[in-house]
Amino acid sequence: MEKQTVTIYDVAREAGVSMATVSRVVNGNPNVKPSTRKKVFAVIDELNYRPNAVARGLASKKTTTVGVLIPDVTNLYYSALARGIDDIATMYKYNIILANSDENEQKEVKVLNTLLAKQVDGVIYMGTKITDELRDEFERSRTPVVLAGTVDPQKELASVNIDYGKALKQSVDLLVKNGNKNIAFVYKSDEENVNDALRLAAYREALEENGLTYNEDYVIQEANSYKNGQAVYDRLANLDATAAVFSDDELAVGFLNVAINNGLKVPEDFEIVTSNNSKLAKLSRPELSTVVQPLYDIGAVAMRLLTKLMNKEDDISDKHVVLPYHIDNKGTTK
Amino acid sequence: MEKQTVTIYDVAREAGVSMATVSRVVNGNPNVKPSTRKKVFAVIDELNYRPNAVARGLASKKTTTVGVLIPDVTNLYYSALARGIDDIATMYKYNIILANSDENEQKEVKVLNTLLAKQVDGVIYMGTKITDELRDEFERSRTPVVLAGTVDPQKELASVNIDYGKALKQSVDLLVKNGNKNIAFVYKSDEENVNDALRLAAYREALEENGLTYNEDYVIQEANSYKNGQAVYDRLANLDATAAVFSDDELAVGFLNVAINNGLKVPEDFEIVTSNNSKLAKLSRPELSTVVQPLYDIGAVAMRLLTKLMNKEDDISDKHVVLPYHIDNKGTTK
DNA sequence: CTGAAAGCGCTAACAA
DNA sequence: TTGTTAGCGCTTTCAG
Repeated sequence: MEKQTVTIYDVAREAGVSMATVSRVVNGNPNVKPSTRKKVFAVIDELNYRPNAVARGLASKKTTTVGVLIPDVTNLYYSALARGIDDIATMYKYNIILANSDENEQKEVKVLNTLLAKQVDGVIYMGTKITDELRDEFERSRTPVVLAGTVDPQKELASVNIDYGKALKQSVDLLVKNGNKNIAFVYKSDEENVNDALRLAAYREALEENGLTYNEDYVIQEANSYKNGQAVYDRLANLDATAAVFSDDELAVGFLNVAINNGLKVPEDFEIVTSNNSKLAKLSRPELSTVVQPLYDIGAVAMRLLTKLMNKEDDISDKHVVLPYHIDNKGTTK
Repeated sequence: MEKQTVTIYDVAREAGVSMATVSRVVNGNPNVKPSTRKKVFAVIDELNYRPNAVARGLASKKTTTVGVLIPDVTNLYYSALARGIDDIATMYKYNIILANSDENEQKEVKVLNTLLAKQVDGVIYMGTKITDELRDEFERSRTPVVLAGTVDPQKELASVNIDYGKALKQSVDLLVKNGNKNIAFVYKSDEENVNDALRLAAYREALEENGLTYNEDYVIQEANSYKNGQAVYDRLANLDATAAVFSDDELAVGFLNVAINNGLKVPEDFEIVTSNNSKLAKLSRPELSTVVQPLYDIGAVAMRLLTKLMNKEDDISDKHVVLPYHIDNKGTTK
């Protein structure tokens, strides 16, 4: 025999009250006489009643779930954000539908559409670039959106970030202060990455402010994979660079390991600053000097901001949150 | 003006057909005349109609979403599984609600209940131990469940794993073959971890089969954190151990780094084998010798198995999948 | 091949 | 404080 699902109606009948009253009890509505509330709870317990969130969602037009677009959960940068998002979501009684997008535009649009079809109350986007198509979808659906760890150049969408450009500039400044003249900038080969575009611009600016000339040979793009450390090393070995700033920790560790294998002394012969302070930065030997981003907080604040948007709170001071960071001078800088 | 949502009814009216027909078209039911199908699609396009999955879920009692319980997304072991899960889920048109449990029993039960309230079609559980309370919930809800990377000692619940005990035994065998007599076993301090219990038993057995005596001083429990590498080192330094098997990569890297800082030569003076082959194993220097688990596949196969269960397919050959593994003799073994 | 109609389980006015 | 009654938007028999 198929197990019969217990509905609000069963509880009402059994408790001798109306559905509405049961609904009130379940939803914590104070307008219920304590004695009937007690009785209802007893029946709920007895029947093992569990409210059907789908039915509730249809009736109330709220699902208490938010969609989260993430490039890749196995990426330590994004998983740290995701953790912050989920914790705050849980705190506010939301669940998250997590979907990997691989930074693929087609996939992002497709996933967003199924999230919207599922009537999520809000969306958190992590990625490299908001395409126009995505932006259009965001606008058409009246669903609140917050970007986490992702900059919107058009300043339209709510977002939580650090000042990536400024952080990179300071990284370069540090390397210049340490006496380096030839400083490379290494980033993922994804040309559409807005954060990296900001970093690249800042890199150039920082060089010029320090009286150094920008040379595009020193700008290196590689696929974001540990393996590519070798490729980066080969490129750098042909230059007379003495330092490099990496936008990606995994790439930085990959390079570091290869460099050391090749007898390069870090930081004596070569200095490195990386940008994300993911777990990897701590695990490498020597420990990577890095921009310390508040990764968990970026996610957490983004989710908090989203709750405000979903609640239509109007005291939202700023939709473009910029969190603080600092540079940690560890083992790969003098 | 609040944007009006377009419903199936609007499409029906506009296309001059009934809701039922629109529903058939949307769901790919073949019993629709091509010409009317075409017309309906045209209207859908024109009106920008998007089926409401919540309503659909209520009517059909299927949500095409599965719940995923994960201890912590930022843990590379679990995030690798999660990635496999999501990819296969996407392939079969499911979405995943991901919830971090921190291996906390209370939280697991609570989360499971909200997942069930949301009418997920299935659940994937990752964790350290199925408590009785959790098992009861699984049974009462008639929702299919698959354990990923988690052993059910009672062999009731469907699961996907490797043979953790056998892998550990082989690790010990390798270390013995390399001449080590005093081999430690280091694992997370969580006493409830079933996988580690299997490993511990196998550790003991392996020693005995190799004619070595088991000594509990060589069994070390530490919280699973990179920082604890120092604590592990201090404990091991007081023993005359020449090798250790770690159940956790992060702990292994932590120890390795501390050991090297203290002038220990690895693998000459001390050999290490770790168990998960997470990204970390590749990034450490020297590279960790490790049991190579097919992490992504464990997740992927678990999700595939779950789809079969949700479909009530009865040709499920085995609910307890055991995937192959091998040991990779890298830089921390001779 | 198509339509009518009865729910799915719950919320939210509106009355009382 | 409680009950009545419409829906929410869709699927799914059952007829035809």
